[in-house]
Amino acid sequence: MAKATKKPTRREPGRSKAGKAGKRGGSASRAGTEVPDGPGGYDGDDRPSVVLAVDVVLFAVRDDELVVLLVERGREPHAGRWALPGAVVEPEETMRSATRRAVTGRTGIVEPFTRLEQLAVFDAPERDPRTRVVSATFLAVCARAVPPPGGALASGRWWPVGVVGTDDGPDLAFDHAGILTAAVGELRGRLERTDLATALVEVPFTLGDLRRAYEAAWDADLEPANFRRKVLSTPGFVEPTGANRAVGTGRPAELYDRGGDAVLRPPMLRPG
Amino acid sequence: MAKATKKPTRREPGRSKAGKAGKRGGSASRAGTEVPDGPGGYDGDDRPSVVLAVDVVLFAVRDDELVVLLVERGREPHAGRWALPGAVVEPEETMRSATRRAVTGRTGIVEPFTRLEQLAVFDAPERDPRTRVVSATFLAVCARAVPPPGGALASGRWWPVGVVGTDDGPDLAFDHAGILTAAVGELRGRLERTDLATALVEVPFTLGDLRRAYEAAWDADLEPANFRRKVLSTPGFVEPTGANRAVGTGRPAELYDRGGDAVLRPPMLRPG
DNA sequence: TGAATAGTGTCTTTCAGACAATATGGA
DNA sequence: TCCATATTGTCTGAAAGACACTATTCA
Repeated sequence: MAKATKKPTRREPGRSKAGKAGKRGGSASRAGTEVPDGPGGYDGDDRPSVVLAVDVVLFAVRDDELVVLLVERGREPHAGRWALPGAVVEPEETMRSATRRAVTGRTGIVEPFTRLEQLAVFDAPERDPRTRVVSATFLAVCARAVPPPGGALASGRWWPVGVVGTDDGPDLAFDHAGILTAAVGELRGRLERTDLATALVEVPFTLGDLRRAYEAAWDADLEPANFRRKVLSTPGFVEPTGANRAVGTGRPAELYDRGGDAVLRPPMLRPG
Repeated sequence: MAKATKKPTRREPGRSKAGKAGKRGGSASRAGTEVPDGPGGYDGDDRPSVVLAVDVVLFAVRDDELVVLLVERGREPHAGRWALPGAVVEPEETMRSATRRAVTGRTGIVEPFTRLEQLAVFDAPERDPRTRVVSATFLAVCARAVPPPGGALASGRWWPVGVVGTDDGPDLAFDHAGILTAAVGELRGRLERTDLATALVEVPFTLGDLRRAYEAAWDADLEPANFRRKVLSTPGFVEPTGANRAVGTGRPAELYDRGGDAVLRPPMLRPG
């Protein structure tokens, strides 16, 4: 907070003119060392540069297993293989809108996810054999793997994450195996340090429900007593409802709602 | 690993035909509930959908202060304001290539950063008043704030992060204030759990150098003894060289190189 | 009553925070 | 010698891991 000068007003003489020269001269006019300005260096040419798509990695827990929603491809390339739900981002819409369309259009699920977070952008030039497609990927989580993506629109299916890459698992299209691997890693990491897990369970939930969601996603066992201590000592993680729920045998468990937007500091460490 | 069925081969009868109908009929043919397939749902129309740009948030430490590289805009909109270095992603290049061009083209720095990581995508429709520009942002780090982005191409400047948003700081163009805020938060978080800090110092470095980088980025004081213990107990964080360096007064310090790709588990917690 | 699950208490271990003590150079 | 920085050692407190114990329900 010391050596900042007061609002410089230098205007790089002679450069704004050079920047305009050659505009709308085609793709070559934008490349090279001349860096255009604007958000992301946009220089006023309104011709789009690439196809931007979104791919959604939608996770859920079903039967104490982490599952991911995939759709079977009906067309080449990679016909018969399984892909992440995706959609092209139209010029007028947001990426978020495109993600909703990608999932709902395939499965008919009205409320497709309880949480949606950015993951990473995949831009390898040859990832689609037809043309350049850059994919912004999203990590999504929903509390119910049912209703399964069935009905008339059914081309989607929940796959256990554990079988992907094995003989019992789906063949993934394009670079989606890499995207899924990255997504699983990010999911596991964000469970360590955020309250993302509350989006994996239906409200109201018990601490046992929440713990089993962690165990499914991490493929590890957690000590119920220590888990409880960590969750309840984190402000804003869960909100007690005061009610109880008895399910089958055993002592009825206290019920909780999702808290605010909690950050776990220090994080809940994954065993191993 | 249990209930996976063996390689289903269902082919969604009747849908591949519907999917082809109306193709190349313009933007409307891609929107709606019909979800195209391919990476990101690309449907074979080779017309780009948006302008994709990259913006680079390049950090360094100078005089024990965290600084960020900004460039002054010479043209409307936002002429005279400061912006992150950015560039449009051309159809044939990767985002990484575009980031290098964005920084080098403005400053002439040959090796502009020692590390480049994805940050987030900003896609608010009105973020650029001229047209739809979607920006993939990158968190970059370099070990030397010098050579300053000077010389004939100078339109860039290192600004202390602490003065941004104050009367002594720059006016930021577009939504770059929000991007910078997100970048600072991510930088601070990644310093907690990765070895990113080693990219902020020149090799070889002392543990004092590394600690001062943390202190600048976190705007906090760290206990040298505890810092040393944490760094040296993390496999792959730093690599001893065996050499020493005497600088000014005080006992000469041991010199280290950057280690592999370390993960801090549990993380080094930021004070406060 | 016994099985099953929820919740409490407590001992131990690990690790970070604080800080004293020692090491080693330059002024 | 004095000062500044690096490095080592040690004490303490917070929090996680392990696990025994109690609580409450249903079969």
